[in-house]
Amino acid sequence: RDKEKLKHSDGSSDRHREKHKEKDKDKEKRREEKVYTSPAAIKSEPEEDNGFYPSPQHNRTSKREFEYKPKKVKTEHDKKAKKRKHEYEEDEEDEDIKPKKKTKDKKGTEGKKSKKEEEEKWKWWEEERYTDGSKWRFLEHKGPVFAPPYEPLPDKVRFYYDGKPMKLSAPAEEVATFFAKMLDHEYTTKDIFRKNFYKDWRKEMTSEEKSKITDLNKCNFSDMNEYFKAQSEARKQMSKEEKLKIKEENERLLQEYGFCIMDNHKERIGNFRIEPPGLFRGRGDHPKMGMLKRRIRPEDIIINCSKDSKHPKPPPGTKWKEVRHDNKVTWLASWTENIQGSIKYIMLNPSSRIKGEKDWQKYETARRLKKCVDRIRAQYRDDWKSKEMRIRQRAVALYFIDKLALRAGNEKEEGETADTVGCCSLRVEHIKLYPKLDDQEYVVEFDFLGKDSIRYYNKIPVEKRVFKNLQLFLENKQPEDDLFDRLNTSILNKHLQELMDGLTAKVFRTYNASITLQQQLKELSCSDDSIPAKVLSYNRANRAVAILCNHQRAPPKTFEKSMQNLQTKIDEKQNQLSAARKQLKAAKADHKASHDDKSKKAVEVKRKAVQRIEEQLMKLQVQATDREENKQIALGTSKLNYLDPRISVAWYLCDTAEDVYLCLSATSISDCKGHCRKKKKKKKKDIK
DNA sequence: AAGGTGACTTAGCAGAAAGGAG
DNA sequence: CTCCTTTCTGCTAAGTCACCTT
Repeated sequence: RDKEKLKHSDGSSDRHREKHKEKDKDKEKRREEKVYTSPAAIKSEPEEDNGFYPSPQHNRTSKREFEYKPKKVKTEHDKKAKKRKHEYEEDEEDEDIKPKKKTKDKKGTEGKKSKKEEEEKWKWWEEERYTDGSKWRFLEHKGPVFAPPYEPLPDKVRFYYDGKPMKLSAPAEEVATFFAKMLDHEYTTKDIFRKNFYKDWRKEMTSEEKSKITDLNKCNFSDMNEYFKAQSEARKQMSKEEKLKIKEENERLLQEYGFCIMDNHKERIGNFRIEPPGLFRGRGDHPKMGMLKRRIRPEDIIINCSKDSKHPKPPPGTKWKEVRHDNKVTWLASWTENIQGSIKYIMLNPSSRIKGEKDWQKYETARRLKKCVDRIRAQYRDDWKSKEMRIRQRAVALYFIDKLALRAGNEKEEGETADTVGCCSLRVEHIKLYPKLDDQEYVVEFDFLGKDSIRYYNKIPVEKRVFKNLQLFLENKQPEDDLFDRLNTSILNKHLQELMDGLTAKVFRTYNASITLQQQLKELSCSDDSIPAKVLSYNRANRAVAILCNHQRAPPKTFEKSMQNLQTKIDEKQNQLSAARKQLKAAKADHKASHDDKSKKAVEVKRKAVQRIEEQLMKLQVQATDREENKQIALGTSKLNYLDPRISVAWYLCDTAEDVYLCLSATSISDCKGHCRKKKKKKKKDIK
C-alpha cells in the first residue's frame, strides 16, 4: 500500500493539485465528514535498485484548517487533532500542541523542554499544503527586539589622539568602541578595513572632531580595549544569582518575542533580535570590510502580519516604516541593510511548519532527480559532441556540477563583494589542464575561491571528450576571461527545468550529497558493529559528503592540545592493558598449578578486566582517528542542509539493507518503527 | 537578453551551554 | 563543586533562483 501511495505523491504534486483546485475546494467542504482523503490507488512498480533513497511518499491524512479563529487557537485545534487518523502512532503521541498551560507553572529549562515536545506533536507533514502560493492565512507576532541603546563609556576610560586624551561625542565614541573591541583581531591591521572604518567613522564625528582627528594611525584605542576586556572578564566572574537573572531575562524576552502564531500554531521565530550596529566583517578579501553597519530603528522596519491579527506595537514614540499583509511571503519583518543595500528578514525557526515543508520538498525533488539522473547524464554526455558551443559548455558545466557538486555560480557585481566563483562563473585562471599527470590521463586541476572564500582545490581525471572541450573553451582567452563564456546560471537552470520539473543546479548538490551518504553508510558499516564503530562509520560517511561539498573549517584553536590529551589517555590505557594482560597470564598459570575453583574464578575475573580495557582502548583509538580525520572538515553544514534525515534514521534503526529499504519508504519514525519493532525500544531514546 | 530585486537557503565562526574529569 | 573541554546555538554573511522591468 505504501508503494501505491508513493507513486502517486510528489511527482504530480503542485501541478496536479493546481489542476484539481476545484476538486480540492470541494473536498475541503467535505472535510468535516471525511478527514481521511486517501489518494486513488495507482499501480505499483517494483523499485529498480536496493531501495536506498527511494521515491517519495506523502501520507497526508488531513487538511489544514482554513478558517481561522484567532481566539480559539488551542481548542479548535485540539478537536480537529482528535479527528485525525494516525494509524502507526502510539497513543501517547496522539496529542496536538497545547501552547503552554501545563508548562506555565514550571519554569526555566523544564518549561522549554515540554514546549519542544508539544511542537513535535503537531504533525504538519500529515496535512495538506497550500496550493495557491500563499504561505499562511493568519500571522500574529510582537515585532522584533531592538539592540540596546548605546551606553557612553565612563569618563575614566580614555581615547587618546596623538598621545593626548580626548573626549568624543557619543556618536563618534560609539563607532570608536566598535573598533576598539576588535583591536586584537587581525582585521584591524588590514588597510581596506582601516580605510573603510575611518571613512565611516568621520561621518559620525562633530565638525570639531573631524578637524582634530585627521589620521587613524594617531588614534589610540587601547584604553578602551582594556576596558572591554575587563568587562567581559567581569561577566565571566559574575555570581550564580546574577547569571541566573540574565538567563531569566533572556527567557522572558524569548517567551514574549520569540514566538508567533501562524495558522493556529505557536511557532518559534528564528531571529527575533535586530542585528546590532557594528563594523561589517565580510569573509575573505571583502572590499567593504570595516564599514559601519548602522543601527536599525523602528522607522526602518517593515512589519508583515495578517490584517485580522493584533499588530505589533513600535517602541514608544516611534513608528514602523510600514505594516503590510502579504501572505505570499514567510517573513515577519524586514529592513534594508546599509552595506550592500540588501534586505534582511525576520523569519521562523527551522522547527516551524513553513521551513520544514520546504526542507522536505527539497529532498523530494532530490528523490525525483534520482529517478531520472541516468537519462540526464546520458543527455549531457551526448551534448559534449554538440555542434553548438553553448550546448557543449552547458554540458561540461553540468558535468562538473554533477560530478564535483559545484555550486551554480551566479555572476556578481565586481568590487562589491569578495572575488569568489562557482561553476558557471569559473574563469580560465581557475583551471589547469594536464594531458598526463603521474599515471593519470586528462587531469583537470581546479583552484578557486568559492562561497565564503573557501578554497576549492581538486585534481581530477576527466573523460577525454570533456578534456578536449575544455581545451577548446580555453582557446584564445586571457586568464581573467570566463571559462564558459556562452553560459550563465539562468541559461543552465532553464535547461534543467526542461529536463525535470523543479530541477535546478543546486538539486544536484542535495542529491549527490544524500546518495553519497547512503552509499558510504552501506559500504562502511556492518550491522553488528559496536556503537563506537558505528559512530566512526557514520562520521566517515558524513565526512565523505563534507569533502564532496567542500565544507571546510579552520582547525579548532585547541586542536593540537586536545589531540595530545587524547594520546596521553590512550598511552595510559595501553599500559593498563598490558598490566591487566600480565595479571591474566599469572592467574592462568596459577590455575594450571592448582586447578581449583578459586583460581578458575580469578582467571575469569582477569579475563573480563582485559576485555573491558580493550574495549575502552578501542573507543579511545576510534575517537582519535575520528578527530584527526575531522581536523579541517566541517560536518555540520551537510548534516543540516544536504543529508536527507530519513537515510540516517533508517540506517540507525535497521540491521539489514532490507530494513533500510522499508524504512526509507516510510515518512515518519512511527512508520519505521513498524518495520523494526525489535530495535525500537533500545534505540528510541538515542535517536533525537 | 540584460539587469535588478526580493525571498529564501546555505555557510563558517564565536560565544554560550553542557558535559565530564578531578 | 570547579575547571576545562566539547558540543550546540545564534548570528549574520553569502550564496541560489525566480520574477520583474527595460
